[in-house]
Amino acid sequence: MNGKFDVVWNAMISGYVQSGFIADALALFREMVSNGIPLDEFTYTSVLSACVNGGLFGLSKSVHAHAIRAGPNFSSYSALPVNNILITMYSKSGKVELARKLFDDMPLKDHVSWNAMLSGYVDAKLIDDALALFHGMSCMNQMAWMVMTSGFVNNGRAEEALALFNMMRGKGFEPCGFTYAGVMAGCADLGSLTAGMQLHAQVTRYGYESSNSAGNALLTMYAKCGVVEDAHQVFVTMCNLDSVSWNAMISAFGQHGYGLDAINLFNEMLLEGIYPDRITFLTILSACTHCGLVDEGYHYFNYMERHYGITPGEDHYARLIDLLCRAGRISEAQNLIQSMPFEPTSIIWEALLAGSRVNGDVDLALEVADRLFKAVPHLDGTYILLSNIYSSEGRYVEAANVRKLMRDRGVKKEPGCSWIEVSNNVHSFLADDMGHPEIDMVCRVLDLINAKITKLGYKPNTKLVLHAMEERDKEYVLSRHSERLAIGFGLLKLPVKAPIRVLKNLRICGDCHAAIMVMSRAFGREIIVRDVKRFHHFKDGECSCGNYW
DNA sequence: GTAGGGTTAG
Repeated sequence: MNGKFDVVWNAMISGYVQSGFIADALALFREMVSNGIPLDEFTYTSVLSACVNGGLFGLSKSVHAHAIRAGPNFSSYSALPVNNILITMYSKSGKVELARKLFDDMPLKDHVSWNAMLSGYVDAKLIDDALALFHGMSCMNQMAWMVMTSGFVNNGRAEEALALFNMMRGKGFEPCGFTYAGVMAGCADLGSLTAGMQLHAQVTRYGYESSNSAGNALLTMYAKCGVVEDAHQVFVTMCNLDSVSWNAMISAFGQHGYGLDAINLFNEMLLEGIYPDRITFLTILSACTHCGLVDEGYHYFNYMERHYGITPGEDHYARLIDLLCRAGRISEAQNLIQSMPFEPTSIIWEALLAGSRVNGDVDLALEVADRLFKAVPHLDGTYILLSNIYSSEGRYVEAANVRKLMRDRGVKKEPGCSWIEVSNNVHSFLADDMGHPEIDMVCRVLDLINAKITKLGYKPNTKLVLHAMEERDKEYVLSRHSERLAIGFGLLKLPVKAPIRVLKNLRICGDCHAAIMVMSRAFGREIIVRDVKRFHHFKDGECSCGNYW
């Protein structure tokens, strides 16, 4: 066996790994071993990479052991790539501290080592450790900035991602398409349309046509900031639509309540010869749910398996159950749960519980809540929903008991928070929150708004207030919900005809929904609310969800 | 010929 020969083996293995043929790569490695072909650092690096890519961490340990036992004596230089992949191996198998130990002990490190360690921290959600490492990096490159910015975004720290992105530009680093994708996802999280549009201008100069990631993220940013038309504009101008682009656009239509557009786009996707995946069906089922298209939902649910061999997962079932419940077809939903090929878990029960609320079915709600209390005792949503169901039936004592149970178990309700962007600043409000510097003015505006919408026929739905208190106090509580504060602020600050875009971390409350419909008529304003589930476009006294959400 | 990355759904 001469030297040239093992080069060919190595090339074959790395070719397999790069094409995703993990098993073939490993088979070839075994053949090399049994034929006595000399193994070098390239062999081990490729094979270890195959194990890590395939999630075969146990095997990667044996390969590593083999390298130590039977491999060549690595110099610190030739050990470098092997150690680099081992950093990734340790972090991907959840052992970041071992990765760090190896990293610290390495006699020689290069930019790959630093970036691998950085990604390790980011994947483990140890963002502060990642940041500390990042600031200590001696060999900073574009990839490190990208990992750090998207790390912030994926851990709910989008503001810091945007700040880091600006710092990156200030230091003269040119962002790649992936980096743009990451920060644009951050703008989408924040609902910061202004920042998103500035990035759009930058990425146009850069040419997002060449990067599907940037284009897809741009599209999603517009959709999540409430401007579905601009999202569609991006969609039609992109040169290479991939399945992510189609999924994103279908999802955008669905979230905004345009179920039929979503379905039409899905059909167009099929005509273009793009293969739908499980996410496509998830988005199309969501689109049906948001519009109450029960028959269509059923159809797609059956269609995905029959025509595309995609077995519906728990998430697909949960969507269909949600859809059936909202349409009042509770018993069908229960039958569907019975027929599932796996045991129902909490997401299935959550869908059924939400459905029993829509239909005011207290007995069912109790039964389902009981299962959820056992399965996920710390999920705040169960307590809130159950308490809501009792309150709306006027059973305040039982509602209070549920909340006591919640307190006793130390479960905290996520506080409602709404935010709005005004002249490039994001202003956030909590319910009944006096923290904002201009809150007095906002409250006076809300009183005026209330007087006006009451004249136009708005009646507060005090059933939606959880606490037992005087009727007038309940009305007051409703009028100070976070979404109302944000809208009041918007009416006060934004130009006269400008649409008001508000974001909320929870679902919009039924009373606020009714109030905002009247507001949109009273002030001739378009009001767009993104809640945790979907968008509501209020215009001329109506909402795009058609009171169905 | 080697090692490190992103976008959709929730």
